[in-house]
This record gives sequence, C-alpha cells and structure tokens, in this order.
Amino acid sequence: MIDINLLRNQPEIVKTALKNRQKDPIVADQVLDFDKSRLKLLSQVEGLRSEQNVLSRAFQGKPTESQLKEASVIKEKLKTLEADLKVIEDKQNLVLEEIPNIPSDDTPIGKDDKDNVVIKTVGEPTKFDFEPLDHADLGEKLDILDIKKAAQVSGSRFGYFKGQGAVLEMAVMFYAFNKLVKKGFTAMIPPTMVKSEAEWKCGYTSNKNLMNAYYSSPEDDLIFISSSEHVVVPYHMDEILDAKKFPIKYVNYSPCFRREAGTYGKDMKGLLRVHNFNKVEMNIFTLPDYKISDAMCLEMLALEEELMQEFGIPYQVVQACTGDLPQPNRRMYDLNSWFPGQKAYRETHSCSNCGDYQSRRLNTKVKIDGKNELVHILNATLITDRAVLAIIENHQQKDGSIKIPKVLQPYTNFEVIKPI
RNA sequence: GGAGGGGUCGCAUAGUGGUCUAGUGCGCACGCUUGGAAAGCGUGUGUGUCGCAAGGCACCGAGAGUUCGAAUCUCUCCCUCUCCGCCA
Repeated sequence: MIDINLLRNQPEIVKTALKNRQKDPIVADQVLDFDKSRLKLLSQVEGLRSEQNVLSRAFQGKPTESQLKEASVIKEKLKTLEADLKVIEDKQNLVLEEIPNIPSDDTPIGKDDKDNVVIKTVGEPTKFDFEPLDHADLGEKLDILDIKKAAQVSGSRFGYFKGQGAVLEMAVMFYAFNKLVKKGFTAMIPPTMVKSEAEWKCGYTSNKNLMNAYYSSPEDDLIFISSSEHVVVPYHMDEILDAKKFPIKYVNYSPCFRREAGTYGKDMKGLLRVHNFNKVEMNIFTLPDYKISDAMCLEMLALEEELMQEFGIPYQVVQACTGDLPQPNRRMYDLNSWFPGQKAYRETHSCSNCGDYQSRRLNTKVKIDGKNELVHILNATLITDRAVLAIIENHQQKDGSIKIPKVLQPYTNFEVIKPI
C-alpha cells in the first residue's frame, strides 16, 4: 500500500505513476475525495467520544437521570456517525489498495513486457554442430523428465523429475541454497500455505485478478504460496526490528504453486510453465533508504548472474518497464536465460525492490533515532526448475548426453547424464 | 477431531463493569550519590491516528455485541499450553 500522505501532498506523483503503469489515474482523486469526507466524519466522531469520556468520568457511582439522558443522546449520535465512518473508511481503503507502488525514476516507461529494456547480454547463444533438442524431448529420451505420466496422474502443466534428473534438480537447488548460506544469508524452509490475511498484507491480492493466480482452500482460509516470499516476508510482520542487525537476508527453499489461469495455449510443451515448481528465493529487509535498497537490488541481481555464469548459461538482463511492474514493485530486473530448444531467451529469474509498499501493511519497522520507520523489502529469484531445464538444453551433446557443470558435480556425484 | 487452561505496555505479572487516563517488578534511558563501579535513591519509558499547536481519539489476541460507561460481561474467530485421539 502506498503512503496516503504522499497522495495528499503530491498527488501528481501518484497520478503520473498510475498513468505510466497503465492504470486510470482517476482512482487517486477518488481516494482523496473519500479522505476529505472521512477526516470530517472522524473529527466529529472523536469530538463526540471526547464528550462521552468527559461525561463518563464525571459519574461517581450512579449517574443521575439527566446525566443518563445526556449520555444517551451522545450514544445515538455516535451510532450513526460511526457507521458512516466505517463505510467511508472501507470504500477509501478499497481504492487505495488498488494503487500500485511508485516506479523508480529510471524504470523505463512502457505498456507491457514488450517495452522492457535489455540492459545486458552475457555470453552468446550456445552453438551446436547438430540440431539441439528442447528439454522435453531430451528429458524423455534420457528418462529424466516424465511429462506424459504427470499429465495422467496430475494433469497438464506438471512434471516428474526422475532418476539423474531428480538428482540434478536437488543438486542445483542445494548448491544455490548453500552458496548464499556461506555468504551469510539465513536459511529458511517455510510453510507452503499462508493465511489469506498475511497474503493480503504482501500486497499482491489487492489486485483482484491475482486471486485467480493462486490455489486456495477457502474452508481453511489458506492459500498455497506462489513463492516463498509470501511466507518469508510476513515472517517479520508486526515487529520492530533491530537496526544493528540490518540488512536482514534470507535464502528460502520452497515448492511454489500457480494456477496459470489465462495462459491457455502458452508454453504447452515442456516444463517451462507449470503449476508446481521448486524455487530458491532471496528476501532482504533493508533500512528505509532507496540508496541502500536499490543497491541491494543490484547485489541480488549480481548473485543471480554469478550462479548462471557458473552453470554456463548465456543470458540477458532486462529491466521491466512501468507497464510490466507487479503491484508492490518500484523496480524490477528479469534475468532471461537462453533456451536452445526454443532459440529464445526465456525468463528464469526476477529481482525486485518493493520499498515500503509491503512493510506498510505488514507493519514491519525499524527504530532509527528513536523513530519507527517502515523497512524496505526486496525479493529475488536465486534459482528455479527453469534453470535446470536451461542446463539440460545448453549442455546437451551430440551423442544425446548432458554434461553437468563442474560446480554441481560434487552435489550430483556424476559428470554426465548418458542416454540409456 | 474431543476436553480443559491461557493470550494485558520490551519481558514477567496485577486487574472480574465507573477509583484503569492500565498498577507493580524486571529491563532500558537519564540524573543524584561515588575516587570509580555496584547497590541505593529519583525521574522517565509503548503504538497508531487527527491537529499549525495546545491537545484529542483509538489500541489489554482479532472482530461483532450488551451498557450511559467494557481489559473486565456475551458471541464468533485466531493463536498458545496440557491431556486424549489420529499420524509422517
């Protein structure tokens, strides 16, 4: 949620942001209108409550008839005014929640992901002296991925990692996880279901379309996480953190669940777009200073890059434009890896600074010079299944085998996946 | 899933309808005292919100209700502890 004071004091900033993010700026005025009437009502209600309190304190023992009468009058007035206030508060919040975060100044302005800007290309698309296969074909030939069986058992957009494929998956996850633990991140394996309230505080579900993106169990009021961010970021809700311990860095491993509603027909071959995948994620809490948190965002990006370089995957770094920015983000980079089977760069990572957009509702603060300030919160992919697919495609050999990157070999205990 | 106990200011506790504008202890901060420290003594000590300010309002797990008035009574929910059941 954005700061209502920003909207009150500098509405133009919010309106420009809305425009750039392809939203109707009228919501800014709607909130301000509600805010005006709300404050008016609020001062009336508080005035009445004050009268009520004064009167109540004057009662010693039993109140007299006339005192009771006076109190009843106040009570009746309060009843209607409080109801009005509640209605207008709810209305205001509903619209306010829809306003996304203000993009950073250097975020390119654009309509959708087509306007994202490539800021870096590392390596060249892998060259082969044969026609490379995609991971689905390779996976079937080598018996390391089973998509057909998964379709029978669980439906479309699921997969089995099998045999050496399963070992490779675990090796990639654990290598990445351990790498950050060695760099001082706190390791986390969080719950994979979250109460709707905590999910709401993360700021994604105020965009109503997003509820469609999640699996949920309404009778239990639980939502399956689409990323460990949704349970690790609320880990510090309603806390005042110790400034001396900043930045607070977590590396989390978890399965992730996404309905992928509205993506019918897209990426139907292979396991690039699945309902259920594994991910190692970074979540960082920094002091509330964009200089600090934006620098941290770049540090996370560097870690993503380091890993992909170790795995020998060519990639591009893309800066998301205003139209492609998720609701809580002020800035986002995507890392797109080369997939020889598709002859295309595909998104494997993202890296975001959400500023105080999430901490405002989560009520996660830090005491600075005696004042409590909302912290900045960042999230970034370290590695997912998609990177495993990229390894499979980029390291395929003419004889149909797959070479395992050196850094992973101590974790897989094999150097190559050979055809059966 | 069943039975019972409990959730109060950083921590521990008191509080069972008006004296709670939440007391006390610990912790913390500052001061006095001291050669210095400890002890002792004194003062202070949360969050949010409205307001230029003075100050007001709200917050005792969350929400609703009863009442002139709720930490206190009622209802629903959440969390937690103990026991039983089930179970990796």
